[in-house]
Amino acid sequence: MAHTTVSRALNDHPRISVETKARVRATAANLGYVTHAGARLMRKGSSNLAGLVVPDVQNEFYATAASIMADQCALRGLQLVLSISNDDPSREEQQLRSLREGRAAGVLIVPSPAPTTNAVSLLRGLPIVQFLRSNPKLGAHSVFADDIAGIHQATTHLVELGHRRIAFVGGTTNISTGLDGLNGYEAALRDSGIGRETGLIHIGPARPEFGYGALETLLENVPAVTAVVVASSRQILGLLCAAQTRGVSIPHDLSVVGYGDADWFTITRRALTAVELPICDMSMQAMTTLFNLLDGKKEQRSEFRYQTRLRVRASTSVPPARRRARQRGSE
Amino acid sequence: MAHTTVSRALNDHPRISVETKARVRATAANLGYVTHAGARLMRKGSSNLAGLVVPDVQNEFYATAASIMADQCALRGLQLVLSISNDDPSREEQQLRSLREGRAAGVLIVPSPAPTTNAVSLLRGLPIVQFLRSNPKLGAHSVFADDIAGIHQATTHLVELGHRRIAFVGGTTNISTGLDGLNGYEAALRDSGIGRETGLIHIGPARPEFGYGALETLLENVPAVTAVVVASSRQILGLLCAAQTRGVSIPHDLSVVGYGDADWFTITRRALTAVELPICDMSMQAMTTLFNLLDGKKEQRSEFRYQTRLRVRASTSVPPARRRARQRGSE
DNA sequence: CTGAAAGCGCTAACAG
DNA sequence: CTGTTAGCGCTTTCAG
Repeated sequence: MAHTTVSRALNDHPRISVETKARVRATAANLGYVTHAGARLMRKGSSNLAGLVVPDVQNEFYATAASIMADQCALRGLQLVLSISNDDPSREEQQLRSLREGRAAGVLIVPSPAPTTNAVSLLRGLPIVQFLRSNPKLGAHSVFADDIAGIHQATTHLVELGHRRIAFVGGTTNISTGLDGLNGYEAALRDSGIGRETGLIHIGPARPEFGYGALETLLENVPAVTAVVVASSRQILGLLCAAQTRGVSIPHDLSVVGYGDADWFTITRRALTAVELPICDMSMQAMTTLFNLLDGKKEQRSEFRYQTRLRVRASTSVPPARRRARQRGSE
Repeated sequence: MAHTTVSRALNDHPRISVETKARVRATAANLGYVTHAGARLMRKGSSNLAGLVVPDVQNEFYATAASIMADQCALRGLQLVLSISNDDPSREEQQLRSLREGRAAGVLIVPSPAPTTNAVSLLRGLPIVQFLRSNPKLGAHSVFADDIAGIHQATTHLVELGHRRIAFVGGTTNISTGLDGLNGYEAALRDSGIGRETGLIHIGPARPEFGYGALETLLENVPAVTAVVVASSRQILGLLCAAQTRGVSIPHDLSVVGYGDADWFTITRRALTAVELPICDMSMQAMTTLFNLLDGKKEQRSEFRYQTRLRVRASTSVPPARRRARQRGSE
């Protein structure tokens, strides 16, 4: 039997007899034969790989998205290759190169702060959807949340409770989400006629350690602070630890609003008031956009901006000063 | 210039002049040339891919491990391909097949409960390290925690506090960790001379929803229960939500011990008493074992079992009955 | 230091 | 329904 026949049998070619197929398959299984992806790729020119590049799988946000996306890919017969960039541009470039080398069909990416020029050109001509963060250099299609409005919402919530000295802890501003968050915060203060004050803004990497340090610095430099907006679920984890260590009672001494909705938000000491993102919808939309790109369908829209929703739980309340005033008032 | 020269230049072949290399590289970059991984693989016969197959990236345990492993691979010039099996044997088989098709250099796997026979044969002859769970059919090398001892520790801690009606919530017993956990729990009760009681054991998928339901059922069927050992960090999340919803106060009404150490364990309403696993060490060891296998070094040991450590925090205390007795005693 | 030629394993086009 | 042939893009001899 010619190797061609074998190939056809294995690929379920219509013009191969059922019994030949059966025989070939049995033998293949017996021999432990496995198709050579390299050879197939070389022949076909394109693969069924889709790449997903995220900064950090420990962030529940990306983990959830990855989970959903992997399921969707599986449904479509694509193999999702998950890469962790650590927000390191050179690693990101490396991952993208390797995706291109493997002739990936398309890429979903949460871009790092400053993609290398190589990374940019690597992406050229490839179906690509940016997720959560977006960088115009990388391509037109993106799915993200309205972070400006989201953080604005969070900040305004605190203002309405009576807070005037509201701190902001968030990601670096060379990432779109970081910048948008900061802008949303500043806009909200401006809209409420609250003047700027130094020492209230802490910008750094989306890691628990940074959140921890941020609260410590804050308490030291601006002890009068009564509330804080934390734009990253990783940072808030550290910040809450710090609060616990320092004996800062939430929301009694300090109101806290989070961003995103890690599933542990509800079972913290005081369930966290947070701005929720429709992560499920967003992930699905990202996949739909990518699939449409793969199918060559013209997307009418190239940007999908999702609105967030403030979920008030137990980590926010009126500030201490006002609370005292109220108590006096009620006496 | 011949394509051979180009290839050599790109691969930094020693017998190519420096200037030719420079020229070739410049042109390649200009043209946006990317090596064809398929062709290279076909020629070389082996790739620099390493596979990591985990059930669920939303589990912080696997997420942390994946993070560490990806870093280690990057250091060694390997590309880690992360696959999510969802504990679904057919998906697992699919992932393994695709890894073999890509001629992956080796595989790290948290095996599903019941790997298919195909999956087993797919793995034959491939350097493979089992992580956390282990199944003798899949291979000899494994890195895991002493789950029996770990859960034994957790259970004994509760017994020592005076609990007698201790429930167990854990993963299914067709997975080694699930079975070991249950065994550890039962052994601890036996060792303490505590008789078995029906309705205390809840076995199911490692998902928050299962933990949520487990507590509800438990409270309904065995209202006298005073403590619970939860063997999965995903399940405990749901269980804590249920406790909150049902107004069960921890540890006043119910003592809870967790397993693993998700980083949010310390900031729950009452910081969780939990059995910690040396996940960092374990991940590193798994990589070392895999690398040794890749280097053809004979491993002296093929199983690495790590000891756990009970970290007592605030979610456990003496049971209500005893507490009343003490209070009476001190009056 | 550079070039020519062969072949990795597969699939698609073209015969039979 | 099955076989023959060619060529995908690369690396590796072997010759210059």
